[in-house]
Amino acid sequence: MHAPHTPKQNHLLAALPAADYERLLPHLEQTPLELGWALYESGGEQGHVYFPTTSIVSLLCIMQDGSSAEIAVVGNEGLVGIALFMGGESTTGRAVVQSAGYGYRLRASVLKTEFGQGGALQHLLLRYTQALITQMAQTAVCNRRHSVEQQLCRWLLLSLDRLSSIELTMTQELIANMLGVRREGVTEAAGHLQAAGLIHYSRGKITVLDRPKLEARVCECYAVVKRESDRLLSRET
Amino acid sequence: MHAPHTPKQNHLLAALPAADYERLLPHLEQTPLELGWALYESGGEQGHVYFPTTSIVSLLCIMQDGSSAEIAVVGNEGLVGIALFMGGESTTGRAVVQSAGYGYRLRASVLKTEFGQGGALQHLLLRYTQALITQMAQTAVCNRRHSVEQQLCRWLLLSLDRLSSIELTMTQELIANMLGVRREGVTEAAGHLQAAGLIHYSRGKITVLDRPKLEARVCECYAVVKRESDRLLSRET
DNA sequence: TGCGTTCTGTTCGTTGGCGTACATACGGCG
DNA sequence: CGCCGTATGTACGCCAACGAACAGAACGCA
Repeated sequence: MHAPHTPKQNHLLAALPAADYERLLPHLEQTPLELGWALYESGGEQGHVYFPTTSIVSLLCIMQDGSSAEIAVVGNEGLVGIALFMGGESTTGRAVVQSAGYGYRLRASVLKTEFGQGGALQHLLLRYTQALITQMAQTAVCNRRHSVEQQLCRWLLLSLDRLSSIELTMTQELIANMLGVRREGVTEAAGHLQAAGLIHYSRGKITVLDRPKLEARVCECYAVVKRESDRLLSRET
Repeated sequence: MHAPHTPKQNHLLAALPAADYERLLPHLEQTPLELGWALYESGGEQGHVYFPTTSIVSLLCIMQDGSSAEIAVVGNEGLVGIALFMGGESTTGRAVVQSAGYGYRLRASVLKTEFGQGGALQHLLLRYTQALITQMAQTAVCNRRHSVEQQLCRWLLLSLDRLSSIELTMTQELIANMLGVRREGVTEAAGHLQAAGLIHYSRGKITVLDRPKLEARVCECYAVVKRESDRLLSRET
């Protein structure tokens, strides 16, 4: 993994008009995001927002008994910390780095000021937030309706879309935590996929061998999220 | 059920500074919201936003096979149609009247103009949106982790909070649709609650007899949603 | 009063995922 | 090379929820 060269590897930053981008640039601070780091803790104050470039961050919901489930996943298409500009300051839940890499961060005060101007940045962030909402909604139904195997497919594809690689570094144990299922359930589902030649994995490295077949096996949830995300974020401004 | 007398029965409208409220008032149009009405269809254009006063609206996610699950519930504390000001114009999913009553509606263009001014209305709507996000996130975990009975308790309490009554008009069949479970599952869970003296129901009328005990039985999800909702919407502006 | 519809209650076999427990296998490190 | 920790595989019983099918019960209307 090599450091990114430019904030523009983040789609949101790339979509900003030149003027807005220039204004932000001096405040963008490249940061490594290491596996397992919690960018936000439940209820904690958030000093920065993060724009991932080569990393993936999971938004988790933590229960009293310590169990958790992933609500949404954020990569180079988005940003972590929407609560800052939504006005809540903090969120219930936690943001954890799921795949190590880099990102840029921005001080809360800078973001809020810029957001308050109501220009392109505001529109962009609100559209992104709506895409995130769609993802959360679909996660909720998927949790209720679909098998572990289908959810695993969805999760793999969503993660893949956010990296430029076909390989993920992720143990079954961690995937199980994200999906909120047992590790054994993931082992079994992953076993099926490997037997069918869709993926290969060993000790925390998962390689996707046949993405089309994976897409054939996934539940509709993946397509819904992707379509809506494309729709909302492809437009200008 | 009697018609509401004022838009101020909706908490969002009530929280607006006088000046903003006055500006909106001429455009607020009282509407009856009848049971089963779909305020929005999946992907459809949305001409209005709705501020419920004495009604409850469910946001549903519909699957290809026709099955559905509730993502969130909106009553007099909120508004239906956030996609309008978030910039997406449409949402995946459907908004259905779950409990008949009244509300006020506002033309999309008026709302967008006012929202674009960046004043109190904008802040308020964004904070509400964040509360909604919390509700959706919690619904996702609840779907994964909790029993039908716990979810039923949550659903009853959320609905109750949005009405001034202790009685709901709602068949078990409809509740099952909302929760995305079997009707029999609801029958069984409701049977328990009735046997324990927490509720009474017959043919589509549910009366809550012992709310404290209901709160003792519900999963943490209810409290999380309520706390966050109070936190975000109690503040001024 | 009787009939049909809608709502609720019950049953039975099936199953996906859970919790537990333990077995293997890989890879790094001394 | 051999050891140890982490990752993965497998097996067992259990239970909540499912799907389907049907029985009763309450209400509404003629």
